[in-house]
Amino acid sequence: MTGVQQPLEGAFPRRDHDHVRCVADAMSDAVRLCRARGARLTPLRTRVLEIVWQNHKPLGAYGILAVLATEGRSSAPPTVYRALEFLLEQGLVHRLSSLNAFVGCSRPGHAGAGQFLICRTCGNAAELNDSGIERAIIRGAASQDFAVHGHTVEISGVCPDCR
Amino acid sequence: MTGVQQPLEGAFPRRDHDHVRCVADAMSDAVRLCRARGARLTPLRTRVLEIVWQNHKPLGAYGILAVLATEGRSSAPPTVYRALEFLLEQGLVHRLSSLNAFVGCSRPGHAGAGQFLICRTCGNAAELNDSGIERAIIRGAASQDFAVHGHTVEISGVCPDCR
DNA sequence: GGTAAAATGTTATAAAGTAACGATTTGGCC
DNA sequence: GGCCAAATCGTTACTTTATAACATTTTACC
Repeated sequence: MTGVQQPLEGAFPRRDHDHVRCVADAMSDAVRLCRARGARLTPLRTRVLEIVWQNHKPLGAYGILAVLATEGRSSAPPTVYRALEFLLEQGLVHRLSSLNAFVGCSRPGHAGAGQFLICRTCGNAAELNDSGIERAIIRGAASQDFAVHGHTVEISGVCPDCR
Repeated sequence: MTGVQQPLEGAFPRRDHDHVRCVADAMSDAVRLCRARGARLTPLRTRVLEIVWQNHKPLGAYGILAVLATEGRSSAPPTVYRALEFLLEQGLVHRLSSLNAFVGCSRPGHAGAGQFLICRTCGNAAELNDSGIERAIIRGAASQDFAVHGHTVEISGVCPDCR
């Protein structure tokens, strides 16, 4: 019943996956989602989202800033943090608090949710949306009479490609 | 089988619990554990551990520093961070990365483990050692062929007293 | 095309964490 | 006791991460 979840969708990004397509899909999802919500995906926000998606390694705000700086955009920390705030609200990126860094969201629109697998060798991160983990958390919390609003689950280890 | 876990031990700290005893127990556990390991629980480290245990609200390194400052100890950030590093290694405190703060460990000696319930109303945090959650995480990771080394689980919500 | 709201630019600063090195204390050994 | 090496702690300076406050520009809408 809770055997294999997300047969492909949630899989750890392989070294040889089609990343161009990966980004393109994420961007078109973002456009569609923002259009549907009437949220304004401006050029700056679009660019920040692209930068976050450049690879699957969580990227710090100052790393994003450094990329923007090479592109002639005059920018300072608030520029990036504001764009990230928007993207977080829209569920287009996630913040990994164990790394102080950001990754693209593989299931756009679901702000705050998800669990993350972080490879300590290659640095890549993958999002898991495992209902078994969700349920275990809700259940564990309930056993303490605690009402769950949200959770941060960041799992460190070694990814398939790095084993 | 995975019904109620830690009937009392892991329970969220109640407003009316005997906190003096709570701290005293934690301190004597720490002394015992360090003695057994030959680890040096110095006066400074002892004091930092006490400060972290002053209540069940996660406390930032600079908060600890502020307390030390009122006590005449000349101190700077490294003083606190080094003491915390020792306490983390010994499994006497935990770091909550979603808060950049530290809490006492309710099961001394188990460094790195555990899940945390954090009340968004009163700010208290409780440690859970739920084998169901552990298993769900290992299983979810395994489904992606990912080898787990450690995890950060921080659950935000409302505690029993605050409901 | 004028206006209010949203987004972005800019400056300054807060908060969290670490590097490097010197001084002091501690535990073991003679 | 007295000496030495290692561990601990003090101190200064700095890096990284994040936000406050306010000016300017852009956008949507009438």
